[in-house]
Amino acid sequence: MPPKLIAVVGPTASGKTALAIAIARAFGGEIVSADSRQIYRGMDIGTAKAPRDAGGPGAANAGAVSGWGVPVYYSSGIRHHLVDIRDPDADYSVADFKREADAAITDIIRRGEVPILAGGTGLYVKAVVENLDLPKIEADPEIRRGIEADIAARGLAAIFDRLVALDPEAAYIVDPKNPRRVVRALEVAIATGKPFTAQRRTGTPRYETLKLGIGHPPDVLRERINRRIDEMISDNLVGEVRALASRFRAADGSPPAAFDAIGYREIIEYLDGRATLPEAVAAMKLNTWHFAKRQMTWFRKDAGIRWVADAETAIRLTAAFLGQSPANADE
RNA sequence: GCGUCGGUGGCGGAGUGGUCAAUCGCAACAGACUGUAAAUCUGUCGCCCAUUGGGCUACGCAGGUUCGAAUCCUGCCCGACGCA
Repeated sequence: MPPKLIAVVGPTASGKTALAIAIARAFGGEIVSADSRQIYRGMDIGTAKAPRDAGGPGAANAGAVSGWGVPVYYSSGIRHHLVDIRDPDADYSVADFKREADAAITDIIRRGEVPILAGGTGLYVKAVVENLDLPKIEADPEIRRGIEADIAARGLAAIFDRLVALDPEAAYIVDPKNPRRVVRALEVAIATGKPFTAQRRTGTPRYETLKLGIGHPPDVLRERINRRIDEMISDNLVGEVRALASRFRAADGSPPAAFDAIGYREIIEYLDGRATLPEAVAAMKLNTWHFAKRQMTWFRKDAGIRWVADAETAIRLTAAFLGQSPANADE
């Protein structure tokens, strides 16, 4: 019988962190963040690491250190894994995430706690919950540069044809118009000498998972998003971005990939004088809304998600799933 | 008051006699997603039926020229700028 895992998903600003903390308190759990940007140290305000509805900024205590000298992230008294684990100039990928998340979950279970995977990065959640067997080849900058140069010279369609020649099945698996996907598929095919499509498989799930989704009516979600962004600004997101940008910009002035995140992009525009602050804030709100809709598209297709509107329902479902009644969570 | 330029689909903005329901961008709506995923990419987008396709109403308003007008002419209304 596989160990049990709780997953809390939903669009940004829906209240995932707060709900995950409530569940962690009620059942003795620890949170594994499935958020592609909260992994980065220093990107705190813009990624809402400690949102106000979960205790607010300052509730986080990133200073604690475990017995092995590894920094441990606590927020609202609950341990969070996979937060603050890289500097913003580090590369990171689903494969890294899956490996580290599985390790964290295993560790939590071994200590008798309930693992709660919480986050809005759909692919990350899927990788863990469905135990995706990702192609083993990591990004190869050399190969990638070559392919990208080819695309620039001969056009994406020609490069897609090249991919299909090596991997016929890719013709209907890989999006021919998405350069990033074509590059990766071709990269894998070239590096391994084997078709990309033969190397992406779904494994047997390692956990029995209860997937909880937080649903809000669109206008409510939009309001939550706008409010959160206003709070980010009053919490001095601009100062955070300014400090990070001066520290992590490459020699050519370009920001690292981690800054390709909502809030950081727009504030950098502002700091560079390409937008006013009100324009940057408006762009943040709109871009976050677009992002939330993309997340909804992702999660909607997952029929296994139990959508809940409030914490009580989530706690009740979790209790039934774990066969364990909740501790008195309202202290 | 005179003059100039301009009024195009939710917005911005092309088009300047036919191939225009009208390039494109934004917004909106839907979707994809296996090592960049807060990333990247796709589709729809006047109205009504339909599978290709067809019908209707449209480019400030009213009239006119023309086989045919968003595109030309006249008048009117509105806006910006210039001169008074």
